[in-house]
Amino acid sequence: MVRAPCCDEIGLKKGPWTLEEDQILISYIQKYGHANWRALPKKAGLLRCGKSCRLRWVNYLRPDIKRGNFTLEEEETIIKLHEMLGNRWSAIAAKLPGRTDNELKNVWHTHLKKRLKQYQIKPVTKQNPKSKPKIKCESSDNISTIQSEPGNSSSIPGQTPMWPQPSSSEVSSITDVTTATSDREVNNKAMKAENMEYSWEYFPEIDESFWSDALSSDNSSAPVNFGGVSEEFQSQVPSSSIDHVMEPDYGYSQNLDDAMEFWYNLFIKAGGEQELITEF
DNA sequence: AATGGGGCCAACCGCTCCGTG
DNA sequence: GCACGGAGCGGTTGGCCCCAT
Repeated sequence: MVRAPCCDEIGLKKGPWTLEEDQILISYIQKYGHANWRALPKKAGLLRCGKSCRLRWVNYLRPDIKRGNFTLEEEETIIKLHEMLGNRWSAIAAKLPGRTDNELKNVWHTHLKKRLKQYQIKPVTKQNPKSKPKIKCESSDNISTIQSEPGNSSSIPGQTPMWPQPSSSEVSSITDVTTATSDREVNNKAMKAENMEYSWEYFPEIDESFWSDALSSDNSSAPVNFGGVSEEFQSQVPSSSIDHVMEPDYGYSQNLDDAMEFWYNLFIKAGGEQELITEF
């Protein structure tokens, strides 16, 4: 069976919504809800496809939409969540009440990506000149060089690994596509295998515990930890590996730029860099 | 005043996911 | 287990606006 056309249906309108259309959509949804987007435009008397109506409602007309510029805290939250979740904008939007996935996507592409790029290019200025040279991780060549060192089981030669490396059987069970029972599982396993190939030591999935919860603090007199990593995480990082990137207390800076630079460098150094850097 | 370039954002497109029969 | 269709998601784009020249 051929899928029914959506916006290609003859007579359906495309492009910007008029005030009148908005009002029709709002009043219809207020009365009857939006259980069936496909049927909605016909019932409401709109010459739009259901998809277009849904998009208009979700991204613009919903009463709980927050308007106006993003606050610093919101931007930091977006960056933080993007580190954890990637381009899963709907999941990120779910953590930011009143903001839509579309809006987050836009602000990411127009502001935040550039800002992160700037931090990646910017040289580390707080480096201790007496410390070990900073590991370069800007290219996969450097990573493969480190990985290929015989007997090297740590992310930084001569240092204790931050996380235990999985056994070969564990790796195999995660990545062996021949054991997959569906296409989806094949894809998932292939993606995991690809990610492992890029990481120094199978960098574990980042969860909330990585980050400090100071972002949610409403004590304005206390030092604000913009995007700082949690103490739990910091305790896992050998102090020497922090020192030669930046002093640890920059994770608790009131200066947004310094704090961002701190955790971003730390995250890169810990092996979480590949996806971000190749994205730019 | 004209124009061209860049930023921004609403909306579209195409794909995947998921519920249902 | 499979096919189908609606909903949802992420990537992309068209067009408006602003600013510099």
